[in-house]
Amino acid sequence: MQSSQPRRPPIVAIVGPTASGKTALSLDLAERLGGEIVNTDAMQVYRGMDVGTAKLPVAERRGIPHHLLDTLEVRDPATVAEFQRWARAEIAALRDRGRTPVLVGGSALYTRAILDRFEFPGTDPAVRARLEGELAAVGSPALHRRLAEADPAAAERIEVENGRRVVRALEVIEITGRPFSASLPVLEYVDPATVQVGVAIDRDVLEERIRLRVDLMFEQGLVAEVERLLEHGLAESRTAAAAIGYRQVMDHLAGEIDLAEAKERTVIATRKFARRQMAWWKNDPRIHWVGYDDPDRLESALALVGSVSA
RNA sequence: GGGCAGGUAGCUCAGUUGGUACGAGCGUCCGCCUGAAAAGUGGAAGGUCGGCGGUUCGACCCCGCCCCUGCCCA
Repeated sequence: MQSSQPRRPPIVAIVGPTASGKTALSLDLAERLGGEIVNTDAMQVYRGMDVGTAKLPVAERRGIPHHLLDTLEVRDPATVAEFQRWARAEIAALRDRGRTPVLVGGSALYTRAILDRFEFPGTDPAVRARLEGELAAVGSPALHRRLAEADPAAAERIEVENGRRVVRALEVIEITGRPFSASLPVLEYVDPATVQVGVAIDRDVLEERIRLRVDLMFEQGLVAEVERLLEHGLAESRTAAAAIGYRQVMDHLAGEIDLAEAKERTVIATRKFARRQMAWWKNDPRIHWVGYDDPDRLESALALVGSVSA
């Protein structure tokens, strides 16, 4: 399948909840399109976080290059804005070489930030630190009241108890001198030659697969992986330490819960995560859904890609 | 066989000197989401208060019997 005309390849993104089978489809697509994989998962960027993030082992990558995996150490903080820059640069580089970027990952915000017209207003560590200190000292409602004066519209849309968002809104207002847009940007691709393929799966099937996957992770040594990462500062990290599975295992290693409980909580947390993911995709009418077990899903996806690149 | 403690939302547990269960956390369902996003956060639905009988104008709360669970004694 070689296209003779040197046209710029489209951008392909596979979305869908954890454990729905995105990975397999992405490999098939990359093979057929002459593409390479670009990770869009917020936790798979961490080196050493492998079994708990269901990172595809190198041996199973069919020789297809994978990008944006293992780019951070566990103690490094991760941010959407930074990831957006990396991913866009990677995508541009691939397309310049005539390779089709196939994005795969479960982080909805990351994917949107990459694909859509989506700009982050910047940040200031000092301001942020100060506001977070205030949040801890005064509480979210107090800061929210301040936000209501500075930016009524933002305060209107941000919940009083959501300290995280209140702080960020105040930070943006302070460093830019402008109001904080508390709502998501309109759905608009940066490049029209973009296709999103969603893997659809029934809720009950998904829950069963999640349970099996979590069981497998523990069998494959998730606990040992966490112990190893703790030596590299996992506990001190703000982002990596919050990863599902890792958090629960750390609680177990700290003696707070037994192993069975850690596993059960991991299953529950993963299930909730899947629901939150679906809430994002559901609101994006541009996604073309294919059934997780549809034998024609690859052909369907290829047809979709063909329709935008043609 | 006897004694003690307990049986209240799917789970763990609050609660009322008898007057319509104010329940809470977790889970579940629905939603929000611009630099922590596998994060953060809002809302909703769930209970004939173990069973039967009695006392009472009225019982989940009082009395009796029974069933179940845990602990102790024999």
